Amino acid sequence: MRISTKGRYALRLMLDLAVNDTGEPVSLKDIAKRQEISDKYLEQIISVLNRAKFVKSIRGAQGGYLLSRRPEAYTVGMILRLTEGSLAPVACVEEDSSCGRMQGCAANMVWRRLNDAINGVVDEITLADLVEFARRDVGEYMI
Amino acid sequence: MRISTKGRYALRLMLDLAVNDTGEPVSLKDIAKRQEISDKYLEQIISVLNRAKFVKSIRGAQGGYLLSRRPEAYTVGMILRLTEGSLAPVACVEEDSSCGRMQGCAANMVWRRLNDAINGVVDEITLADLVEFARRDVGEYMI
DNA sequence: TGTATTCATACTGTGTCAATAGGAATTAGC
DNA sequence: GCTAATTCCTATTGACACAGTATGAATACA
Repeated sequence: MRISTKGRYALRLMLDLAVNDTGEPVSLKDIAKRQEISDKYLEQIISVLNRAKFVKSIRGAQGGYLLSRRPEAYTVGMILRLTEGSLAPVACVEEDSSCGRMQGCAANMVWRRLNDAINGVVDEITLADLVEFARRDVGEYMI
Repeated sequence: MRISTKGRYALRLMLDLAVNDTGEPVSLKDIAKRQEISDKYLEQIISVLNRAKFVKSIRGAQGGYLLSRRPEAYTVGMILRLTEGSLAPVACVEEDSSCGRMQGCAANMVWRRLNDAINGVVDEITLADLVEFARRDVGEYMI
């Protein structure tokens, strides 16, 4: 029941971009250094964010990445679902599921409530909330 | 971010024992048949529940298993944590964790809230709740 | 032109998941 | 006591995902 490094790193990456936004592109190497994450691995992760247009990229020397929208426009849920896939605790509470036992499954109640609780958290927190939290309670340079 | 079959089956197994409790031991073969789960796999799962004294076993012919406490005494969280291990979405929100970045990690706030939300659900629902739900809303014979 | 950067793809070692397999130990019923 | 039904114990397996690493091509600033 773990969020994988892919989702966690994606969130830190997006947060790093939000915090270090000066209008100039931020290179992946810088992010990797700040976040202490393998830059080669980050490359794969940001390529997902890039294809989904969560970030925009600028190629060549002095290139890098920028958020393509304002931080308020990203929820944690959007970022995690994109990189992790579904956050549903079991397959049978996903939209397009069809479990034969569903009608008669009391355990299903647990999974639905768990699913709602998880979504309730990740869909309520935006990147802007995290930026504010980082600035106020944590200090600008630690993410 | 999935609950594995081990935890899911364990919950269904315990619920089956609760619903089919007549005072007589229930054989694993019967549970496996009702739940449509491999009996050999269920064996491994129930051995965990047995070692933790969540169930008591009666060996030999006509043997089987019984809940060792009343259904109200088991929360879903107890059962899942025993079989799944920790339910924490990331290692750094576990009791005995020591992440160097913790002090300065805004993302950590997400994981803590997620952790609280998950625990809030699984620690509030007991086996007795599920039995009642099954009897009332689902029908006695479907679990 | 050289250097810094993104982009694309392939590869790999490790571990977990979800069982399956085989047999030993125990006990009720005949 | 014998047989059948059951729990108990341990090993093995195939598939897959995770968490990277590696290599090189394409692009663009200076």
